[in-house]
Amino acid sequence: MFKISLPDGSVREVPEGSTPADVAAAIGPGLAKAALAARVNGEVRDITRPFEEDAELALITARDEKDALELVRHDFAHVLAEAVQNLYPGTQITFGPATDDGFYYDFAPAPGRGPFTEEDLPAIEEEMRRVIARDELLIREVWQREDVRDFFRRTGETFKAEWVMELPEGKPITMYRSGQGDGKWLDLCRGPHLASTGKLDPQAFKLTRVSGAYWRGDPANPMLSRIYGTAWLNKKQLAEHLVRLEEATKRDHRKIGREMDLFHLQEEAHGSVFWHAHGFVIWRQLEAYMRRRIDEAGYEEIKTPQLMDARQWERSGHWGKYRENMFVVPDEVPGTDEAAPVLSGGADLMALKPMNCPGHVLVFKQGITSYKELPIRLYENGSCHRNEPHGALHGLMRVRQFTQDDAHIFCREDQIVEEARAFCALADRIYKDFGFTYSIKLALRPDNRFGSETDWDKAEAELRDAVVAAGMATPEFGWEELPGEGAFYAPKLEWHLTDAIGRTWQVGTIQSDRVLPERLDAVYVGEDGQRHRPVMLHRAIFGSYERFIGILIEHYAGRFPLWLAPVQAIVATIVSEADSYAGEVAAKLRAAGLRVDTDLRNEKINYKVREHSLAKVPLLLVVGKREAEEGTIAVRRLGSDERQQMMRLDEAIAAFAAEAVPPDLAPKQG
RNA sequence: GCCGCUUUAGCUCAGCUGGUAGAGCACAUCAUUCGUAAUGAUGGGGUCACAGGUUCGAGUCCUGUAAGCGGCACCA
Repeated sequence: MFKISLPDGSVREVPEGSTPADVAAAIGPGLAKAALAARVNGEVRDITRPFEEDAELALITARDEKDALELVRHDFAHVLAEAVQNLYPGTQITFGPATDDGFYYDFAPAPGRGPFTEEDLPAIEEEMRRVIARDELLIREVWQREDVRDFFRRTGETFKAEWVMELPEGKPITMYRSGQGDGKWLDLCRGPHLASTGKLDPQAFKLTRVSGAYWRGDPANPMLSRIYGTAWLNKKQLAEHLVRLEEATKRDHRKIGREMDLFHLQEEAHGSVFWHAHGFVIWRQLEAYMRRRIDEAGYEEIKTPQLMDARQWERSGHWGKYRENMFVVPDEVPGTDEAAPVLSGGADLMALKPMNCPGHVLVFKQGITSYKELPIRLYENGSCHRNEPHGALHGLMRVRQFTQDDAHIFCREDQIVEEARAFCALADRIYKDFGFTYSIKLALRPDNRFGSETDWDKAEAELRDAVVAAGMATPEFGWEELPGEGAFYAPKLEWHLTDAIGRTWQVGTIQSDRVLPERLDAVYVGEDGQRHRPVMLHRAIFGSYERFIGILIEHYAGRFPLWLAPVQAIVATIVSEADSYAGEVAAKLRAAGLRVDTDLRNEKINYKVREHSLAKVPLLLVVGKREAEEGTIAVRRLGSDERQQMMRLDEAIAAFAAEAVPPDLAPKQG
C-alpha cells in the first residue's frame, strides 16, 4: 500500500499499481472526468501512470490553466504528427513541442514530396479531428534505447533513430502508443500526455502556418517542414486568441505607418527607412527628449565618422568577426570615362560603421585622461549600417541602416556598480514615460566565451549588484537570470518591455567590456601616476530610434500621446464663413507651440471628422459660425466617449499647451 | 542565407481553363455651405515587379532575378 497525500491535507491509502486516475475516481466522478494529468511529488505525470512510492498528489484540471495548456498543446502536437503520417505515409516525424500559444511539429516529407504548404492544412486539421474523435488511448511505455533505435530504423524514421542514441544511456526511455492493437502509432516522447486524444477539444485548435526549420536548429542540417498550430483548452479561448491576433494585425506598424504617412520603405533602399514629415516629428521629439534625459544624467553628446579606414576596423577586431555584415567602400573617386571601369579596384578600403564603440574609444583616447575625470559618459545618436541577412529584415524593427541611442561609459573598476545602478534608474524613468512595464534579465556566460571563470564571476556579480543596489532585483521588475545568453566577451543586462497588448520587446541593454579598451589601448592615469585600463560600459535605452518608434506605433496603436503626435490638432470648419476664425485659432495654437493644421475644405463636417479620426489626430477643433461669434471652439478628442466639449479659445490653448509638454518637463504630479 | 508563399492604378483588391486590363477608396474638375465617422456628378490614371522562354497570341504557363510576407538561422 502507498500513502497518497492530497493538497487538502488528507491522506489516502491505495494498493500498489494504483494510478492518480484511480484516486480521482475514488474522490468523485466529476473529478475523474475533469482530471487531465497529475502532479506527483511536484512532477507532472500521466494520470494513468501507477504510483511507485508514497507520494504527494495534486490532480491537474483545466483550472490549472498553465499546466493544462502545456499538456494540451503537447498532445495536439502528437495528434498532428499522427494525422500527418496517416495522410502522408513515408513522412518522417522529428520534434513537436508546445509553444506560447500552441504547438508545432517538424516533419521530413516523404521522398519525392515537397514541403507542406498552407493548402495542406485543412485536410490535416480534418484528420486531426478524426484522431480526436476516435478517442485513442495514449499509453506510456518504457523501452530500452537500442530497441527504440531498432524500431525507428525498421520504420524508416532516421531522425528519431539518430536522436534516441543521443539520449543519456541507461535511463529509461518512454514511448507513447496511440490507440489499441499492435503498434498503431508510436512516438518517442518524454511525455506526459493526457489519457486519450478524446480529452482534447476538437474546436480549440487551428493550424496556422507552415515554414521551414533546420533539423536541430543547425543550418548545416537538412531543412524540415514545420507545421504550426495554435491550441487552447476550449473554443472560447481559441476565439479570444484569434481576436488578439487580429488586434495585433491592426496595430502593425507597417500598416499604421502608411495610413498615418509616417514613413515608407522601397526596393531601391531596402532595409533603410524613408521618414516622412509626420514620422520624423516623432523622431525629433524622441531625440529632444533623450537629449534632455542624457544631459541631466551627466553624459556628453558627440558625433563620430560614418566611414573609417578598414585598418581601424581591423584593430577593433570587427574586420575579422563582423565583416560579413559590414558595408565596405573603396576610398576612390569613380572614373568618369564611360568606356573605362568605374573603379580601379586598387583603392584602400573604408567601411561604414556597424557600431559606434570604436569611434567612442578614439574620442576617449584624445589627450590624457586622469582618474579624477572618470567616469566619462559619451553619448551619440549613432547612425549605423549593418548588412543583415535579408530574411531578417522586418519593417522598422530590423533594418540595415539605423540610429542607436548609444553611449559608452568609461570608468574605473570601482565605479562599475554605481554606473550600472544609475543606468537602471535612468532606464526606469524613460520606459515609464512611455507607459511601458518591463522586466530586467541578466544574461550569463555562454558556452563559447573569452576570459577566465574568475573574470566572469566578477563581471556577472557587478551587474547583479547594480540591479540589487537599484532595488530592482525583485519579481516586480521581472528580475531573472538567463544562463548561457550573454555575449562572448561579457554578461549583459537586458530590458524587456511589455507593450499595451502584452507582447514583449527587448530594447535596452548595458554590458561591461574589458576587451575593446585593451584592443584599442584606451588608458587613464591613476592616482599612482601609472597607466590603467578603463572599463567600457556599452548601453542603450531605445535600442534604435527606428525600432523604438516601431514599437511605439504598435504600443499606442498609432494613437500617440499629445507630445508625440505628428499632428496634434486640426481646426476644421463647418462653413466657409468660419475660415478666417479658423486661421486665427490655428495661428494662436501654433504660437503656443502646438502642431496644428486647418481643414477649410468644402466638405461636410462628418467627412472631416471621419477623415481626421482615421488619421488618429488627437484633437479635432470644430469651428462654425457660433464659435466664430463667441470666441470658442468645439473640442472633439480622439477616442473620447463624449462627443464634444465647448471651450473658450484662450482656455483651450492653455490646456492643450500644458498637455503637450513632454513627460520629463511636466510638473511632477502629487 | 535557408524553406514556403506573394508581387495587377497612390492604397485595398478582382481578373475562371492563355484571346491584348476592372472595382472601391484616393486624386482632379464642377455643383453643393451642409453642426460631429463617407454629398452628388464627371474625369484622368496601369510596360500587370524585372529579365528571358513557350505560343499565332502571356497579367494568366515555364525559368531566372529582385523585393515583400510567414517562419528558420542570424541579431557579437
